[in-house]
Parts: sequence; C-alpha cells; structure tokens
Amino acid sequence: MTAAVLSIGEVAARSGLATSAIRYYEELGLVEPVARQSGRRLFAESAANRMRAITAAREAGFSLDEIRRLLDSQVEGTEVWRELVEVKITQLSTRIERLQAVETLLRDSLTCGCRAWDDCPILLGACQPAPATASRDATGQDCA
Amino acid sequence: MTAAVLSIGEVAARSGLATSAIRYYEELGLVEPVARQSGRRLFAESAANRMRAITAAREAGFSLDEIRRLLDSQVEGTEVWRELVEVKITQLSTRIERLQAVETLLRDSLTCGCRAWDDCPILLGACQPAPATASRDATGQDCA
DNA sequence: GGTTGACTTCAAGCCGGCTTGAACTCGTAT
DNA sequence: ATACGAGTTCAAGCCGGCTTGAAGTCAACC
Repeated sequence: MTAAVLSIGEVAARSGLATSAIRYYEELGLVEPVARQSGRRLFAESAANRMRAITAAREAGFSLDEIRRLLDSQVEGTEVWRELVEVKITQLSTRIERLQAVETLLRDSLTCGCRAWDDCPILLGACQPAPATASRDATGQDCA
Repeated sequence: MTAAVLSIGEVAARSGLATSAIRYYEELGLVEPVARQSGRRLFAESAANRMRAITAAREAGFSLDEIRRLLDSQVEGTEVWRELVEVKITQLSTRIERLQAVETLLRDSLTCGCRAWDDCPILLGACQPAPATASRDATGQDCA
C-alpha cells in the first residue's frame, strides 16, 4: 500500500532530486504540494513523475523557465506543449549536429601531424580563417 | 602588409571574442601578450589563432581550466595534449549519444497520444520507474 | 591644446540552478 | 522529558564565464 500523498523526502527519493531542488522548483512554480500538514508539504504521487519529467526536459535543454511555460501550457487545456517540444527538438538536433561536427574536428586534429593543438591547420581551417583586413562578407559562420 | 603584432582590439576582431574575454583569458593564463607598449598589450598574430582554437575547445566541452592544462601540456614539449583530446572526444561522444536518446524520447512523446507531457508514459517509462518501496538494486541509470 | 578613441585597472555584477547554514517547529520513540 | 530526525523559512553563497562601470592613460589628429 503506497501512500496517497508523499512527503518532500519521498518525492526526492523517487525522483532523484534533492529536497532543496524541489523547494526551489516550487518557488518557481513548477510544482505545488496538494496540501500542508503542520507546515510540511504533502505532494501527490504524480509530483514524483513531474519531477522526473522535468529532469528529462532539462537534459533536452529546456531551462526551468521554459519548463514552467511548458507546464502552464498544459494547464490551459490546449496542446501548445507539443509545439514547444517540437521547437526544442529542432534546437536539440541542431545542437547535436554541431557537437558531431566538433567531434569530427577533434578526431581529425589528432590524426593531423601538427605539433601543437592550437596551431593545427585542420582545427583552424574549420574556424573562420581570419579575414585580416579584408572585407567581411558575412560568410563568417563561427567555428565548427 | 599585416602587422607583426596585434592590439587587443585586432585580436578580438580576428577571433570574434570580446576584448574583456581576452583579458580574462590572459588572467587565467590562456594567452600572454608578447609585449606591452605604454601599458597596452601587444599580441603575436598566433594569439588570434589560439583564441579561435580556444573557442572550438569550449564548444567541445572543455572548461577554461582544462584548456589551460591543454596548453600547458603543449609547452612542455610532450604530446600529452593528444591524450587530453582523446579523453574529451570520448566524453563528447557519450554526451552526443545521451542527447540523441533524449531527442528520440521527445519525438516519441509527441507521437504518443498522451494528454499531458509530464504524464506521458513513454517519457516516464524511459526514466527510472520509481522503485516505490522496493529494493533499489543499482539498475538506476538516470533518465534518458 | 583640446578632443577623440582605444586602451588600461580594479571591483563588482549577472546568469541559471541550485546548495548551504542558521535558527526554528514538529511528531514520534525511548 | 527529552532527544532525534525530518521537516520548515530566509538569506546568503557558489560555480563558470564573462560583462559592466568608473576612473585614468596615451597617441594622434585638428
């Protein structure tokens, strides 16, 4: 028989978060205890799920503020949250692509026979080649 | 005719960094002006390359402190830097894998017919399913 | 010789995401 | 009765990576 409500410590144990983090999340409006018992927070069991979902969202690159918006958009009954998630997926895949490019770059710099890492032609070639005093015609995509 | 030495402003222009960032990097020991002229820093042209290499390294997930170690390891004449880069490549690919898993998870949660994101069974299923009061036998890999 | 603009130093501030510490209140077990 | 453990509040601190502001210096140009 699982308890119908959870103490903050139980939510922490189930979600893997620290109690201080949970209080902080409450302060930001990400979670709300269903009640208080002589000052102590009592959470619904779903709060633990919410905590784990928040952790997943953080890993995906959502800030806590974005997560708050995400949760707010659910409350309103609409499915706005799907749009927010779609946008984040796009950002995420862009980020992954960039990281993959950097990884390739690092690997290449290893096989390059260069003496020093900050002098590696491969590495520097991938970063914009310093337009010196020439005209900068907006081809400057930043490194990697 | 490119100048043999660069002012901090020129290094900034060539590297895309702010002058304040360059001063900060100097303070951390990541770069050193070759000389001073009535107080003003004069950098070798290679400093701009170093700045761009630092930016690339930051993107790869190196902290400024790690970059300092990386640069120090070069100065010593050895090729320790290759090892450091190898380690970082490993970390980077791990990170990429995690992000890809999170991306998949987000995509799946969209196609799942769940009403609310923080109640999505796919999302929560991928996070550890809350061992309730059962024994935690260290299978707890964290979410995604 | 006065203005401009790029530089200098130093201290302080900002950001997000928490953590930590001090001082306190509960309910329960011994 | 009293000690314990888990909770509470609030303010302050920490992390990395810079940025910002104030006040000063310097060379060049008109």
